[in-house]
Amino acid sequence: MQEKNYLNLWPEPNYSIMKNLSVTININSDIYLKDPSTTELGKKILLNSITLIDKLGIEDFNFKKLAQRISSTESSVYRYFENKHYLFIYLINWYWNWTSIRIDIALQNLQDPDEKLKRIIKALIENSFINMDVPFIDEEVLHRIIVREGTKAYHHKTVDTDNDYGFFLAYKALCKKISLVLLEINPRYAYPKTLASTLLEVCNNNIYFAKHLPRLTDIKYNNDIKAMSNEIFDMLYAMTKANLLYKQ
Amino acid sequence: MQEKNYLNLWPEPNYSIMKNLSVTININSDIYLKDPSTTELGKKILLNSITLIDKLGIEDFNFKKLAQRISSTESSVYRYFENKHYLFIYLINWYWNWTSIRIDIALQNLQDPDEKLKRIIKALIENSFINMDVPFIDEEVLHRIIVREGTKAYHHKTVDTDNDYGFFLAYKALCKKISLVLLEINPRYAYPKTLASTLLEVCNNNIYFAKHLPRLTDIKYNNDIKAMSNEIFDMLYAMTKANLLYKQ
DNA sequence: TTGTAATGATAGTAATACTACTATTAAACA
DNA sequence: TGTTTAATAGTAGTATTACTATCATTACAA
Repeated sequence: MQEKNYLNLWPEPNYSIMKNLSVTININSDIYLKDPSTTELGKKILLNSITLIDKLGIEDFNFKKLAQRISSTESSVYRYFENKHYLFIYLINWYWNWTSIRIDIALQNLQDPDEKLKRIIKALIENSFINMDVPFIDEEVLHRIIVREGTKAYHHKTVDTDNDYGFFLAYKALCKKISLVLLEINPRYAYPKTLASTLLEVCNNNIYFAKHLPRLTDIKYNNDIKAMSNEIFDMLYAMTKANLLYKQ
Repeated sequence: MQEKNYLNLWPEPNYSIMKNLSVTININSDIYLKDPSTTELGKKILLNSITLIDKLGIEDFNFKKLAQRISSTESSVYRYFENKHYLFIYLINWYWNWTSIRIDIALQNLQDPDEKLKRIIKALIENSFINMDVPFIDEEVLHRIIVREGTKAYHHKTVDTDNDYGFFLAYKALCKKISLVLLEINPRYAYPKTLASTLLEVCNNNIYFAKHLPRLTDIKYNNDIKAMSNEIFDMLYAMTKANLLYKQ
């Protein structure tokens, strides 16, 4: 049985870097018709689509219900996004961009690749680990959506055209960033990209499984998020190191 | 760089066991209204829903299009399945059940757990490795659907009620089966369930990524399925063994 | 011969996913 | 101050989806 190693792992990150931080999260302009982050209605659309998708799931979410909730009209919402798939893609991209920036902050002035890996994993699990308050996005609720339905962004028939439009650049960039840290730990590792994407997916999957399909994971669901995070951290860290350092 | 080890790995499995094999794949009767495997129309529904979902994706697939394709009517299709979600769940369950049975066959009379693991991975990657011709299911096309959209079966808002109905029992049973083999290799391994579910997901993900999102995987897409299978096999085997044998 | 299971045919409804066009307001600019 | 323009609201309408209901037809089984 592998021993727990999360205790005292986390020197508080240097929050001062982010005190007056106003990072703008840049979203591929092909995704929207009108930039929602620039207007009042646009921000209401983002904020309320998140809470409504969280409540209904994307299948049952639609622009009519959204418009009703924000006391606007369908046609107004359609001025921002061609349809709900594009809105969903926007939210996904926002999330992965945001995660990427949080990782950048968490890794600042760090040399030790192993410490970098630890902080990356921590950032993937916990929203509170380096947070930046963006007024028109509820990161915690968005995270729940990503965990539950994020992979649907690319698991469909039109993935190739979406990919041509650059809709997955944020995810791929994040994956690249992680894989470079993995290669710092072992430059001769054969599967850095697969391990990076696996890390991202296994992280979300096991959070989801712990709550909904517990027989698919060894993580025990716990209302105390902190305790569950520690468990998931240990698992992901062990998994990553095992792959990187394994000699046949 | 890890060396390739797939050469001469595969003693031909004992196909004689399956020569006159008539395995019936049992599907939870809560999934359908009328058992489609018992009637002509039912079999047409299964066969053609697979090819049509493959062609359109589940989003654009519907019962009207299916009915047209089989020269039947919507109302007739609705007599078998409450809606397309249930039909999809049926196909998913069929697939995981079928995979489970193929693994059972592949592991017959085997003692060596390492050899068992190899055959499991092989069975997950390749449909042709132990095939059983079921006349009303095109396993290869179904496999493509599972790779592309399989995880959508449980990534939605109503996962808990679906789970209560037992819609994921086949997947969980398969996961359990694999995790027991993993524990044979290392009885003290801490995360057998997570590793089993990860194996299943990473396998499908990397087949999918190789074709559609190559920057998320180290597997090179290859029209020669055999060559790609070998690459994926090596990767999954290395990944599994690394996790099972890693000492902190 | 009668009953019943399986399917087909037709019709209808509520919701979804849009598109189009017009009206109103408010700020910006000349 | 008057005029433009951007942003939004309001209304209406269409095609498709996702069903439900009812009745007719066939076919085989008791």
